Amino acid sequence: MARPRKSDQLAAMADLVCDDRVVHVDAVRAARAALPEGRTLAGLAEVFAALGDPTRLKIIAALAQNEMCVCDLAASIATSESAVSHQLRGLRALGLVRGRREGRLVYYALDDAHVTALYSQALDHVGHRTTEDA
Amino acid sequence: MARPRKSDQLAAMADLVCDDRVVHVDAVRAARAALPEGRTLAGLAEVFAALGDPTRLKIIAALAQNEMCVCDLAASIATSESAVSHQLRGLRALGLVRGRREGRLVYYALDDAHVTALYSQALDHVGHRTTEDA
DNA sequence: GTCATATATGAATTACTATTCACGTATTGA
DNA sequence: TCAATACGTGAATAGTAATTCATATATGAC
Repeated sequence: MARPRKSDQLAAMADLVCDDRVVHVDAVRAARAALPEGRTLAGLAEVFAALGDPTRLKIIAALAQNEMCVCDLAASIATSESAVSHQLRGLRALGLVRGRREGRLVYYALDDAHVTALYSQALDHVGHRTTEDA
Repeated sequence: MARPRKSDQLAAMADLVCDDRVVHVDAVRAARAALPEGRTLAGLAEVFAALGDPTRLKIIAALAQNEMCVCDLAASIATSESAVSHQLRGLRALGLVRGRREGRLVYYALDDAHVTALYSQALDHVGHRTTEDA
């Protein structure tokens, strides 16, 4: 398991922890250099994961049209208000959505321009594929 | 539970199944009209979910630099080859990645330009936030 | 053919996550 | 103050999903 094969070439790289069975040293070095920092990567994954759920994606799609209160949002996407509220909490925590209270209603809106951009860009491309292979 | 409040105004809409407690009828109608079709929405969510996992995100980031064999990929992102192989299967199934065998090695590469675009766009924006509030 | 390497895969375990249900809080109006 | 409405939230359940371990397959060296 602690077999030193090409680790001599990698010895100079302090950040290359896993020297196990590397075939192309330069490719590995380049890949590791291109990996985003921990926090950045985690943030990226969180945003993508937030968009990676149908319910949340519907919420985003709905809010891309109008700001909406929770009960209308729930009706729009055919989901319980409780489930919507739970998801809104997550989206709020990520800064993707913001809520504004007006009397008894709380109006939610997208709070992040680049999420809209990501969404419409993805929609564009997936739209192509769906149209093509339908 | 079967309270008819504004359902008279909604009666004409065959696609509005959930007529439960709707406050803003027009907003709900617009939101529902903007919701992508089932397959499209599922496809969108799948792609986003694929990018929503740190391990897969690292794979994408690495492959955005070079095509790589599995063991180098595993070394690059400090994950077991088995785990990488499992994830590659999913990415392959989604058409995000393609593999090319050369002898004993299988070189993987990104197979979807728009995933690269999504990734770099998100990286761009998350990079901003990380730089700002560091 | 045998052996070693590189990758794939199945099963099991573990962890996470989305929804539901029940209840709590906040605001409005009588 | 009391009732009703809109939303938030904690606990529990159920479904999913990521990793590990063991093993299978495939290619090349000998």
